[in-house]
Amino acid sequence: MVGGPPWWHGKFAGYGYRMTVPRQAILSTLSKSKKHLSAEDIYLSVHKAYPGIGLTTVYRTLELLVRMGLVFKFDFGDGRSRYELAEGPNTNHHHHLVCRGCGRIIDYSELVDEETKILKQIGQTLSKKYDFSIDSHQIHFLGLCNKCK
Amino acid sequence: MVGGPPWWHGKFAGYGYRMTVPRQAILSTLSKSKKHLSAEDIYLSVHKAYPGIGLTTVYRTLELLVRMGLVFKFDFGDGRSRYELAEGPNTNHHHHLVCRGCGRIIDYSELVDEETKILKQIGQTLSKKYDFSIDSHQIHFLGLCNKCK
DNA sequence: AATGGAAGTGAAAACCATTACCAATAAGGA
DNA sequence: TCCTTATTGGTAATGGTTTTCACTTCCATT
Repeated sequence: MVGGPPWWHGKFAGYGYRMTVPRQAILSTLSKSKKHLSAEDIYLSVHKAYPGIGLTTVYRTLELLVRMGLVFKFDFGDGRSRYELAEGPNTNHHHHLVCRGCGRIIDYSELVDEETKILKQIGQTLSKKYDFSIDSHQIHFLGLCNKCK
Repeated sequence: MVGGPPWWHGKFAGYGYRMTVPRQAILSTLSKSKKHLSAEDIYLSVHKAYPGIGLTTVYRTLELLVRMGLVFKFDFGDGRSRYELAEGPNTNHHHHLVCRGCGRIIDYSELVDEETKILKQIGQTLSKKYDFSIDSHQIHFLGLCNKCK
């Protein structure tokens, strides 16, 4: 289920962290989904394969992964956080349209390169001016989807 | 304290809503602050001038104002929502740098026009493609501030 | 192989921002 | 002023997330 040592093993060793079964299982779940999983989603998925893994560990691991930069954490306003793998073979850089009516999230990858080019420039300027080291950015478009307007 | 009928009175009538003392007080507090106030911040401020106003009303009113488009709601990852007046004499369009270490928020207005120009174009494209009506956007740069890196 | 300390884990309880409920109140047109 | 109905405030509930703490696992060192 967890499979052989994937590409992220090195990162853990580098940070001085241990690679454990729960961590592998959580990363595996994240890498297999293209959705924006909540902590509970991940818990249910992981718990099915490894009933011993508890919800607390899921939260703790997600926090660790976010700190390491392996996972992005989002908040779309529905009262729970969402998590996505930051990089890897199955990921593609995208941003989000957030429907304020039903909470639906639409990913888009179109024009993201263009956005990123501009934002990288702006980021550099801001980074110097505010002495702030930027490691990622998020863009949300808010509005109403076809069903809600 | 609340003052004469400000510019937003018309909007309320237009939507068929009543203009009440709590609503005026909350809008007044928001219009006097340039910070990202939490519901509790607003409650404390409003409650000082009008001890009768309850926390529930603050939440309800903020939700209403967000729906009306008068107020923006943000989530910077510290477990509570933040609110800012969307438009008005004292507001200026800006985005945010979010420190993942201490949670500090830095507003920036530099280059926002440039950003907005690009995002407006992209928004139009996405709007058509996904049949999604966009009414605002948010940009967060995530990283570490000078004290945390 | 045994040991010891540190990192990691799970269950349950605590936390705390937000929401639901409901009786009482106030806004605004008739 | 009266009447209808939106609005309000206190309290209790909700539910995602964090804390606590005893226990387990890992791993470098004997």
